[in-house]
Amino acid sequence: MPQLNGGGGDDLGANDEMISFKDEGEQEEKISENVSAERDLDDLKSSLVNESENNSSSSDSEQAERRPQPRPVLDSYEKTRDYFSEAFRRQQDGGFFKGPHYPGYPFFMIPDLTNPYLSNGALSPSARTYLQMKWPLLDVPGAAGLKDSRSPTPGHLSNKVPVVQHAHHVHPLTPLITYSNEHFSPGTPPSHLSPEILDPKTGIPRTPHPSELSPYYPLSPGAVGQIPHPLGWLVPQQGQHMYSIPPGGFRHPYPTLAMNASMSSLVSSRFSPHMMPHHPHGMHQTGIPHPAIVSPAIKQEPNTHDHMSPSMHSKSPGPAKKEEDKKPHIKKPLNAFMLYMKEMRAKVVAECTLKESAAINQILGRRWHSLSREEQAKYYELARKERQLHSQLYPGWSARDNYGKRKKRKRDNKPDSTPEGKGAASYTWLATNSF
DNA sequence: CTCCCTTTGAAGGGA
DNA sequence: TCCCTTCAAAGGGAG
Repeated sequence: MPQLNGGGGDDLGANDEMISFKDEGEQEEKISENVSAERDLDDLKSSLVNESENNSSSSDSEQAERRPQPRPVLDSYEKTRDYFSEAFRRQQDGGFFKGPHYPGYPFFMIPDLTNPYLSNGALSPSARTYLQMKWPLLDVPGAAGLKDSRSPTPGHLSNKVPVVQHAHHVHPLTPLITYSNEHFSPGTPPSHLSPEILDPKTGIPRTPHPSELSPYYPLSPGAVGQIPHPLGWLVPQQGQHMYSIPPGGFRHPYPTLAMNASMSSLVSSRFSPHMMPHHPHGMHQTGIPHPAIVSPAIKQEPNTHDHMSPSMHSKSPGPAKKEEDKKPHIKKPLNAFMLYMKEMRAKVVAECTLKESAAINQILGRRWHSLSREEQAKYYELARKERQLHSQLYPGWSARDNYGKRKKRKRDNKPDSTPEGKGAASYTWLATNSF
């Protein structure tokens, strides 16, 4: 990842990400120059898929801010800072995501009709393959000519199915609420921008189910407990924790920390029951574990193989194994995209009627790229704070600690990879055979 | 039951 | 410094 310390400092700690983001946009522009006629059809079709994915929308001004032109980094950072400061201010006012104060924070998006980046509808080849398999009626064209995962599209797809968004409101799902204390206040998307969700199977627009409504709405803490929470390690809804919580109860794994104000704010909203006297869910008051901690006994990671380090995986019973059992598994902090996925997954699932995470993640990946800088910056900031908090909670922890604790995964996206891998063939066959 | 798939980003290690 | 690998989440699919 290109490093460009362009003066952003570590205010957001996302310089590099932003840079990479910009590069992608430039790449898009380049590719868009080679747009072929056949791609019109391709895009038209893929736009159908997008309609089901892109629930979205945004104001014209917001659209204008979308990635077409790399903007000064500082500019976006300042805007982002404004977001956070505003979010924090409103949070202090006692409001949780109060109103649509942030038109620039639409998590619902439609393809930008003028922007080569957003307009492309960009289905990655594998996504096309998979989506085509999943939704044959969409007739997702092949990825011919697509080198980039985001195929360019002429910015004239005004023939897209009109995206009509219902005015919707508070969604029970309020992801990232765990970060609400000082992070962002997403605001409510303009009411006229509610997407008319396209049934991915039939291609027929359908009225959004209540569960498909935007999760980015004000939500009082008391309401949190009533609904599932995608980011809800804080919300003890069945299995919905940012990190797994031992079912048998909660230990108090946190070392005593000296935290600055910002950290304590974050921690108070997430980790410290002592600082959270009003937890609405009757969470065990004696200790909420850091979500990154997973008891080995109930570790959700399949761990039956001997990929663990010798110290962590001993076949001979004994003190070593006991130690291992006692040693909590500290997970990696989530990165920006993971946070985004956690937040958006439920919505995408609802819209697409898909549940396969592989497919959902492909969609989310595309949406991630379609986010504006400001929108992504929020997640980068969250991730940065997450890492910061993580490092404070576990000073000695290293990502290396978790190496080998998970089944080794082959990571070859090589085009010549044989379609041996079960679903791999399904996901990538077309992509690998299209060029 | 276990692993794979898929996504992006962070981090570690080797060259 | 660059490149590669692993892991983080998620849940259906497949063996």
